[in-house]
Amino acid sequence: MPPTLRPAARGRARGVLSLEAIVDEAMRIIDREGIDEVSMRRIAGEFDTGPASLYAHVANKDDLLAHCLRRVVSEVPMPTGETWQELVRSWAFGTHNTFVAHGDIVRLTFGTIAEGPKFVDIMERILGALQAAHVPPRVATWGLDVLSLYVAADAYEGWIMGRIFEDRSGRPTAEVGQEYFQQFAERLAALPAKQYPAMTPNLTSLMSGGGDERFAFGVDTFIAGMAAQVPAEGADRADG
Amino acid sequence: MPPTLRPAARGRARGVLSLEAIVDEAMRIIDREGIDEVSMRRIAGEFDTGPASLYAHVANKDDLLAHCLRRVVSEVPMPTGETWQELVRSWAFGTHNTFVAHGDIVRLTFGTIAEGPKFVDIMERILGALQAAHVPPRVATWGLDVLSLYVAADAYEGWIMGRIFEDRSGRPTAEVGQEYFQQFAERLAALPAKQYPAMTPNLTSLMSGGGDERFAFGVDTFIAGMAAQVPAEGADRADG
DNA sequence: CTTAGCAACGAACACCGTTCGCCAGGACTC
DNA sequence: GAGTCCTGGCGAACGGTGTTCGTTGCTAAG
Repeated sequence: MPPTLRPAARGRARGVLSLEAIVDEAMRIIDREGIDEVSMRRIAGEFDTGPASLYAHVANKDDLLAHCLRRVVSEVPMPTGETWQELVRSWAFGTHNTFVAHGDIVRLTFGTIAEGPKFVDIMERILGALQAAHVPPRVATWGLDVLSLYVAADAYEGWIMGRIFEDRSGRPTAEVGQEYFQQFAERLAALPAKQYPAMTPNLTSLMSGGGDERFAFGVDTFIAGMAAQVPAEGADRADG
Repeated sequence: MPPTLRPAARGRARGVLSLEAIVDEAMRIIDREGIDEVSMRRIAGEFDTGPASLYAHVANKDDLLAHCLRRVVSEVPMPTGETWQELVRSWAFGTHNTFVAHGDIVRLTFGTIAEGPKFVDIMERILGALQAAHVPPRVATWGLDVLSLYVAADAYEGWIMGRIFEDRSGRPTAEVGQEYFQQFAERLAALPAKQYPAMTPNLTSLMSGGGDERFAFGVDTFIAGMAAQVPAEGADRADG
């Protein structure tokens, strides 16, 4: 039997093929390089086989990525806090942190309705607090929907920015980022101050702050906007 | 000369090759089918030639798409309104409408810092109004940044949703969308009301409203949050 | 012992973005 | 007028992609 090697000894240098192992490998690539670097051939290569072998465990690439997304979503921690504001804030940060830790997988959340038992539990917890604080149901549900969209957008943008910065060979990411923005600042500073009286004095604040600070600002501002739509205490119902 | 056809008569059935014509064709595909359907071969095919011909006018595919994005960004209208709130709202809607009209090109805005003379003019207009209304510079600049991220995220999500719905063969998009969400509503309604006392009564508002309504809610809520950070009139400076 | 089912997988299909090298024609120089 | 350079056009090819087909070999059930 010269052509066929001993079957049991062939391949699988790095473990046996299974759905979990495939998702593991895909997550490893996503975490370090992003979704676009995931290919069926590359994953299969890690198991010393061809891409066709994966299709016994996964319907197609989208299905594989959906499995990855489900795993990440299940990692989002239960938020903590006393007030509904703290709870919503904690949830936004927890979700943000979870996605930021997993490359650009967050981009798969666009157009996806979150599910899973753990997610439902988290929603129950937050909606309960909002309801108890007399936040109108529409403000509560739509507010969480909007906020989740913002969280995803910021996490995605952050990943793209980070990739641009680290491409500039070596150097600390924050430093390269600062330099990157400086280019835009200079181009804006070159504008005639007479023609742009409002723009130029705002340049410093326009460029100030890191990504995390700006994200916190967005979350807090939106929560403040929700709070502004809560009817004044004791004024909503005359009888009670 | 049997193999070589008359050079002048060959090809170009649909116009002569130029940067503008290539971008036109790419935009046509993006508007109707989305970025992923744009390929160098397909565009070249519309001009009865091969993909290599495009590289005389465009550095690569990313460059081509960047040209498309620039064109769309330049279509964003100057916002109108009396108060800064109206102005910001008008800008958010104008930007949203513009991107929604051009497929999923909005996804290219993530990680991109907007530029162009027209964009700077718009920023000048809005920042001027915010400054005149004593909105703190940080709230003004970061607020617009956050809002633009939300606008992009909502436009992108809307495109993905629309594509899912229209895939369901014929039928009006809105109807299919309602049915799509109904599936989730039913799954949530099946939860034990005892274990999820906050979730179940919120189901109707969770599922209510169309995309435009929810987008308007998000914008208005965020503007309210910005307004909450404006110091009370006459209280910011004792001397003045 | 036979047979059914299934994971494994080599080969191929139809694409993709990009590069190479050649060609034709216009413009400019001598 | 002849020669040279430049540039847009473009056929062919390279190395990649996701997916499918048809076959193999193993294992468990009958």
